Amino acid sequence: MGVSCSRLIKPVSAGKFLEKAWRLVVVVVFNSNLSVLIQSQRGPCAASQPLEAFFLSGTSPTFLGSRSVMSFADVHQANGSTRPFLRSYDHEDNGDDDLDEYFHQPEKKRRLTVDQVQFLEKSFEVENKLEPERKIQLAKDLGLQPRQVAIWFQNRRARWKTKQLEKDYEVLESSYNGLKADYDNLLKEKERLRAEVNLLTNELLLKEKEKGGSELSDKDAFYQEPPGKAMADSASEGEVSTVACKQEDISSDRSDMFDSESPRYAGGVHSSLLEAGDSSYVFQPDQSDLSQDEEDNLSKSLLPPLAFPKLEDDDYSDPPACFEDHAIWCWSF
DNA sequence: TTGTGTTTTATTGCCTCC
DNA sequence: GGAGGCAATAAAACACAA
Repeated sequence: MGVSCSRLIKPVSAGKFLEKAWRLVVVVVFNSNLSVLIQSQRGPCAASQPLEAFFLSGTSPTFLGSRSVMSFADVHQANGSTRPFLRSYDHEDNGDDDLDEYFHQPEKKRRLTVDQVQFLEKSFEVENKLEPERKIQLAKDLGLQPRQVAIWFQNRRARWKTKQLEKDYEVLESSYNGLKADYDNLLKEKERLRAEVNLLTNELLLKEKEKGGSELSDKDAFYQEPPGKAMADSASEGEVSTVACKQEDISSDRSDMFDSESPRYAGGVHSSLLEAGDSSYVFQPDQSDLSQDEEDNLSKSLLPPLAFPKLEDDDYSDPPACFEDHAIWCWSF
């Protein structure tokens, strides 16, 4: 077992010459009454392996082949032959320079047999890291180079990691889908409740109108009016204290105040706008109800600017800073 | 048979640890 | 500094449809 078979064997893809060379090899093998042995040594996975696998010695520095290869070597020795088969073939008995060149090509990679892979898989299940002693032992048991065992474990860890990532992704994806479904349901519920509030608000307003608009109290009137106009009117009439009181109410319940669908303002603000879900008009004075002079007066009055920024749904929780200023200003009266 | 995509084996270069 | 692990990659082996 002196000569490294990995140095002797040339890749099959080398061309037609290889085919010729391998035909020679096969002929010699058959002539050596080993054909039956070879057939018996071929594992299920070795059917597609080149015949070179059967000529590898156990001392190959780069690749030792499958277990069957080792068995073959053992049997070969048991048959009384102490010389590696290929060595006697190409280097001593055959002086073909082409063959010599052929067998000095780098080793081709070969797949492990099913048995080898199963053995490695079981070992991997026990422990996916490889201690040096274990590596040596596995290599011995499988008839492989320790480096091959190490490489197999390394690649196996990489595959395991990839699979694990895929599993983690699936878990996260299903979790995300569940959360998204919950979120969508909550959105629908929110819309349903909002529509219900609108409906109830309209019914309430209708009932109040039926009672008679003249019977509306100042307070009701205030809530029926856009706050800007209500405050402007009140201010112009010298009812500052009332405004301040209303403003106190406003500031104490500002989350409701900023809800465009709040029952308080649904009747005072353009209902069409509310229905359209546009909350930007909530605190804007109803310009259509003001003459040009009134508008001028309004702009020149002591009232702060009433052009509140447009509010989005997400803004309901916190009032804009200008509103805070406005509330403070009201209290300063 | 051949082209193509996937899997497996092996290499290389970098990094970490002792 | 050497050993070992890992990511990226090459390349052979394999599977399979056309």
